[in-house]
Amino acid sequence: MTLHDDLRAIALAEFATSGYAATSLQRIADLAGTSKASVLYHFASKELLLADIVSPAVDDLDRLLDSIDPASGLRHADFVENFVDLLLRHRQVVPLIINQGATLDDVPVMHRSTEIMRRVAELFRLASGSTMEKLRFGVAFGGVAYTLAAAERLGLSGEIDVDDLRSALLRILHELLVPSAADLADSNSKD
Amino acid sequence: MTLHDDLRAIALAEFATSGYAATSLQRIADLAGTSKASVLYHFASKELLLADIVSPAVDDLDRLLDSIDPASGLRHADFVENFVDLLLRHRQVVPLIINQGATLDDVPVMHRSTEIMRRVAELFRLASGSTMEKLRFGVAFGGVAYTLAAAERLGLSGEIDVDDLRSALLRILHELLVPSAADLADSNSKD
DNA sequence: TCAGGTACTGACCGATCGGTCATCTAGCGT
DNA sequence: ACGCTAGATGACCGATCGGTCAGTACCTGA
Repeated sequence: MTLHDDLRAIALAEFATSGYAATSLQRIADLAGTSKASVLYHFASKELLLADIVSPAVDDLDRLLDSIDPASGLRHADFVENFVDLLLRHRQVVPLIINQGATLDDVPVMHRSTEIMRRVAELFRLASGSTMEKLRFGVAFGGVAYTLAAAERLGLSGEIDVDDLRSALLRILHELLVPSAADLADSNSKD
Repeated sequence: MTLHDDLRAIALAEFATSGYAATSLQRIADLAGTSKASVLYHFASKELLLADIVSPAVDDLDRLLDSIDPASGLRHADFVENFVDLLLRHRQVVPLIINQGATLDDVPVMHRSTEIMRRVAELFRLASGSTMEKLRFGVAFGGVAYTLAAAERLGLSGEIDVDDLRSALLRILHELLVPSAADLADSNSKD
C-alpha cells in the first residue's frame, strides 16, 4: 500500500465519520504519520482529494442512469439489482454522499452528485403517476441508501453478511415497487 | 417577529441548506441585517444557537420513544402515526438532523440526536427477529425520514399537500411493517 | 560522478473563524 | 435630570484553516 493510497483511505474514513469540513488536512497527515505538505503534494488540494475519493461512485451511478429506459426501467429487476449492487460496491462512499452531499455542493464533484440525485428524482416523476407512486420510489431507494449509510455509521454493518444484506434489500425493494394488484387498485381509486 | 426569532429562522435555513460548519455567524448576521456581535448577544455561542434550533425536535422524539412498549409498539398504528406526525411537525429540522447529525456529534445536542437514532436502532433489534425484519424497519423509517429530508432539500416539498403526504407515508409504512401472511411465511422459511 | 526527477518537509502566508470586551444608544421608572 | 438596563456594535484576539515555497534527501540513468 503506497502512501498515496493510504491517504485516500484515511481521508475517506475521516470524511465519512467526522465530515469533510471538520476534517483538516493536518489531521489526515497526522493519522497517516506524514506532514500536511506531503498530503498536498499527493493531492493538489483538499477538494481534489475529495473528488478523487467520490468520483468513482458518482461515475458508476451516472453510467447506471444512462442505461435506463425512463418509462419502465425503474421497476425492472435488472435496474433494482444493479442499483443495490452499486450501493454495496461503494458502501464506504455512500454515507459520504448521502449525509454530506447537501452541504458541499459548492465543491464541483459533490454538486455533480446532487445533480444525479435530482436526476433520480426526475426519473421517479416520469416513471410514476400519483404522489403515492413517487413517494413509494423515494422511500424505497432513499430508505435503502440511507439505511446502508446509517448502518455503516453506527457500526452495525460488521455484523451482517453482505450476501444476506443484498438479498434482503432486493426483497424489500421488490415488495415496495411491485405492489400487489389489490394495492394498486386501491391506490388508483384514491387519486 | 423579533430579531431573536429572525436569527433562529435564518440560522435554521442556512444550517439546513449549507451546513452548520459552512455557515459562519457573520453570514447569519449579514442575512439578518445586523452584526456578528449581536448574534452572539442573543445566543451565547454558535453551538447554543444550534441547540436552540434542534432541541425541540429531539425532545419530541425522546418523549415519543419513552412512550413505546419495545416488544410490540413499533408496529402499532399509533406509533407509526405519531412518528410520521413528528417528522412532519419538525419538517425543517429533520434534514438538519438527518444530513448532519453524523458530522456534528462533538456538539452536545447533536450527540443526543445520534444517541436517539441508536435507540431507535435498538428498538428495531428488540422488536424484530431476523436480519430481514430489522432491515424492513430500517428501510421504512429511514426511507420516510430521508425522503422528507431530500424533498425539503431539492425544493419539491412545496408542490405537495401536507395531508396527502401524511396519508401516503402512513400507507407505505403500513405496507412495509405489516406484510402479508404469505410474505411472512416465506421470510421465516428463509431464516 | 553528476544531472534530474520524485518524494517529502518546515516555515510561512493571508484569510477566516468563533468569541470577548469596552463602549454607545435608546427607553423607562423615579 | 438621573441612573439603570437591554440591545447592539466595532475593534480586536488567538487559533486554525488551506495553500505556497524554498529547500533537502534519495534514487536512477547517463
